[in-house]
Amino acid sequence: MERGVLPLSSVGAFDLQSTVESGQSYLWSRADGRMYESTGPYGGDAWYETTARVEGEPAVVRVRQVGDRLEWESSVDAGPILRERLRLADDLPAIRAAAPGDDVVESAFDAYWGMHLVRDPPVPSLISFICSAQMRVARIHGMQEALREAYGTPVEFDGRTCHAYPTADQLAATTEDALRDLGLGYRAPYVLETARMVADGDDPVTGDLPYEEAREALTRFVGVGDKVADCVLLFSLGYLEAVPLDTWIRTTIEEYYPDCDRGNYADTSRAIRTALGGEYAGYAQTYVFHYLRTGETTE
DNA sequence: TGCCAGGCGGATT
DNA sequence: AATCCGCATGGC
Repeated sequence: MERGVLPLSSVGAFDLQSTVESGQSYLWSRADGRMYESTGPYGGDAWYETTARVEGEPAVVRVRQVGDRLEWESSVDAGPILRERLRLADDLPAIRAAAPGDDVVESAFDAYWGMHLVRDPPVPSLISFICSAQMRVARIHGMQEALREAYGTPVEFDGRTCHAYPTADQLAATTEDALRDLGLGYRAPYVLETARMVADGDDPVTGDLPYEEAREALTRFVGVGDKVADCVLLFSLGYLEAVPLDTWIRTTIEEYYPDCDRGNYADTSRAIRTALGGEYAGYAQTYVFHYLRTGETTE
């Protein structure tokens, strides 16, 4: 077991709970089992766990926030993994400065200041957001736990057995019925077919494609439309301008940005992206999503 | 109960 | 290109 500390003094504001419990990533779990049960800044120094692959070998990474530092435990050096996965290098003040000063955006930044975007590994991100269609956040998370336990490589850590997120090869070897038995419903064939595509060598990483071309390209995977593609671009592939148009943000557009509703995904996307400041529009969107979904009245 | 959830694929027009 | 429809499942 290795242990380490990442001081957050150079990172600035950081809020681990909001970052991993805001519905961006479904690849983390709370060690105390209380995922999504409470909201608000600085989640009581709870431990969170995920798995990462280092040169193909899965490892458990455990982390908690205590004030202005992150403490981690892992079988590998988790520092670089956490810096990447939690986007610790992001400059939140600069990102906020690029956003509009609208009330809803300002309130969202104030409510969850310190929330970072995540950078999930591409294939788990792709699979988990295929599962997200017409599904609540907690259940999407539950599905990923089920997939890990059913198909993921067992990893011994701290006296118990964890399971890595399954690879495309592992998922491609199952059946639609087995996935339905895990509760995936009509998403089961989508997950299976996309896993087969990836296992056969079709790589979801879009390289240096421009944003709109990258979004179009990702929709070649079964179960991936414009919205899921935007989630993968934003939460895994580093396209911070991507604004996933889900039911929540469509409601927000109706209420706060009615001029941005252009009747179709591509044009509405372009308009709301501009309204949210362009380059970092997805950051603002993620704050607004989390704020409206969980925090508007209870914060 | 009926409605909804970070929608998508396929058919029709 | 736009619209309509069917699709699993659990929580409220």
